[in-house]
Amino acid sequence: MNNQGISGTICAFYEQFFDAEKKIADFIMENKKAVVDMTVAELARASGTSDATVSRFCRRCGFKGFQSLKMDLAKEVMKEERDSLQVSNEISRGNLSQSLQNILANKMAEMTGTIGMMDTDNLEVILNVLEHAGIIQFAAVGNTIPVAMDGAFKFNQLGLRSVSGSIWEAQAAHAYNLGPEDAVVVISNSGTSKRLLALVRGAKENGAKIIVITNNESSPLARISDYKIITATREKLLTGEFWFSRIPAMLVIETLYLLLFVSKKDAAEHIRRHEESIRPDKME
Amino acid sequence: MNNQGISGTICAFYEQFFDAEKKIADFIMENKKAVVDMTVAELARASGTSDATVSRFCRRCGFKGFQSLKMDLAKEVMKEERDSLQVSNEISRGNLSQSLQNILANKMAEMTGTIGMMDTDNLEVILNVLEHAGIIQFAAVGNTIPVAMDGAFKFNQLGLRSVSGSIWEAQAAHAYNLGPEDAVVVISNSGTSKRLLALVRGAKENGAKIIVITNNESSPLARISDYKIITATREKLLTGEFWFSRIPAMLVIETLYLLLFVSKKDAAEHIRRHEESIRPDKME
DNA sequence: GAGACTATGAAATAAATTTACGTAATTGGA
DNA sequence: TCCAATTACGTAAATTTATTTCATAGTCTC
Repeated sequence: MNNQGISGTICAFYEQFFDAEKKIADFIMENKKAVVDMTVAELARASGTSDATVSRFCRRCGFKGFQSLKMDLAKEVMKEERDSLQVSNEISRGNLSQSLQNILANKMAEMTGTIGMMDTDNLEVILNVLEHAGIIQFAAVGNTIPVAMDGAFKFNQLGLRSVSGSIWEAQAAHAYNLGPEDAVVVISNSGTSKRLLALVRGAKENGAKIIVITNNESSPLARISDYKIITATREKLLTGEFWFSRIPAMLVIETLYLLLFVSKKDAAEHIRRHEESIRPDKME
Repeated sequence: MNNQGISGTICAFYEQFFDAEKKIADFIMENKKAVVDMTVAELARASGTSDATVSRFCRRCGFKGFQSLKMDLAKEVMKEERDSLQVSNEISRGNLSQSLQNILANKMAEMTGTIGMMDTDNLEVILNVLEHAGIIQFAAVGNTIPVAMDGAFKFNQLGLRSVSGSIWEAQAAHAYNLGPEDAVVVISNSGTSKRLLALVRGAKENGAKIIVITNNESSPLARISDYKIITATREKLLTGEFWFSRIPAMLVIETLYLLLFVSKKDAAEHIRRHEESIRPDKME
C-alpha cells in the first residue's frame, strides 16, 4: 500500500511505465486538481486510455485502487496549497479571500501563543483558587468589560459564584468588600489601568487573591497580582498601531471554564438547570 | 455545493440534523482519518445507520455525494496533520498539558471552520451595508450580550455609529426606531431566541437591514435575516452537551472590524482619538 | 384513536470500478 | 519471411459501490 505521495511515486516509476500508463501519469501531473473530481472513465477518456489501464495504473503505483489514489491526490493538492500560502499581515478589501486567510493565521498564532505560554503548575494553582473561592469577581475597564462579563456568565453557569459589572465605581465598591476567601480575576491587555490598579489594591488589602489576565508580563497589574496568565495578543503587529483583540483573553476564560467543568462534579447539573431556565425564550 | 471543511459544515448544520444523521456526524468527527478509507456501507455500519442515510447525509451537507465528502475529508485530515492539530476531545485535570493542546486544537478548528465557511461575495455585500449604515445596532440576549457589546465598542472606535445594550426591552425599543438606512447585527448561536426574533421583526418592518451571526444556518433568525454569517461552534461536540463558546462569533466581529478598518479612510484617526481619550487612566 | 406526516432502513436501481478475456502488435527464433 | 510466444491494451462482463425508491414504524395533530 502506497503512503508517500503520488507525485513521488509517479516520478520514481515513470520510466517503468508502459506508454498508456505514461499518458495517465502525465495527465495526472498536469491536472491534479481536476483529477480529484474525476471518475475512472473520465480520467481514461481525458488521458486517451481506457478504464482498465487506469485501474491497473493505480495498482501498479501501489494503491489499493482508484479511490485510494484519489484520496492521496486530494491530500497532496491540499498540501501544495498550504505550502504556497504565505502568511502575511496584508489585509485589504481587494483580495478578501487572502485577507481572511491572513486574519485567520494571525488569530491562530495568538491562540497558539497564549496556550503555549501557560505553565501547567501555575494553572493548577489558579484552578484550585477558583474552585475554592467564596466569590469570584471579574474586573475590567473599557472595551475589555465584555470579556469580564462573559467570565462571570460562564462561571455562574458552573455553579461558581461570580460577579462583574460595567460601572467601575460599582466594581471597585464590590472589590473592597471581598475577603481572604475570595478571588478577583482582572483582565487588562496593557495591565496599566490606574482604576483597575486601585480596585486590585483594595481587594488585596482585604486579603483576596488576585489573578490577572494580561498581555504585559511586567506591567503594574501583573506585578501586584498573586497569579498571572499572559496572553499573546498581536494586533499591534497586525495593524501596526493598536490593541483590540479580545480573543486571547476570551480563550483564557474558556480554557479555565472547560477545565473547571471537567473537575467540578455538579457542573453539568448546574448547566442543565441554566439551560432549562432559558428554554422558554427558544423556539421549537 | 460545499467548498470548505466538513468540520465547519457539520458544526454549523448539526442542530438541523436528524438523529441518524447526528450519529454519522459524530462518527465522522471522531474518526476522520478512518472514514477516508471507508465505503458508504462501511460508514453506515460503523455509525449504526444505513446506506441511504449516509448518502442523504452527504447531500444535506452540501456535497455532490459520498465521494465528494470523502475528498473534502481527506483534505481536512491533511490540513490538520500539517498543523499537527490532532483534534481530541479529551479534557481532564489529570493531564493539563495535553488538555490544553486539545482545547487549542478545538478552538483552532472552530476558527478555521468559521473563516472557511465565509463566502467572499456575501462578505463584500455585508461590509458595504455596514460601511453605509446610518446606525448599527448589535443585538443579543443572555450570555452572548458581551459579544454584541464588544461589537459596538469596536465599531464606534472605527467611526461607525453603533449601539448595544444588555436590557432586551431597551434593545427592542431602539430597534423599533431604526429606519431603512440602518442595520442590525444579531448574534445568536442557536438562532431561535423568541425575543431576538421579535426585535428583528420590528426592525425589518421599518426597513432596516438584518445581518445575523449564528451557528444554525436554517434557524428562524437565519431565515428572516437579509444576510448571514455562519459560525462553526463545536462545544456541543466538545462536552457532548452545551454550547458556550463565544470565540467564533467574536472572530467574526474582529474580522469585520479589521476589514472595515483597512477600507475606511478616517478609521485610524478615530482610533487614535479614542486611545487619546482613555490615556489618562493609563500609567507610565 | 384515526389520520397525516416524516425519519429511516431494506431493497431495487444506477453508477463506478475491477477483472476476465480477446486482440493486435512486437519480438525472437527457425 | 513466417510462426509461436509474449505482452500491452481495450472491450465488455462481473463485481463492487453509491443512490433512489418505497414501505414501515414512529411521532405529532386534531
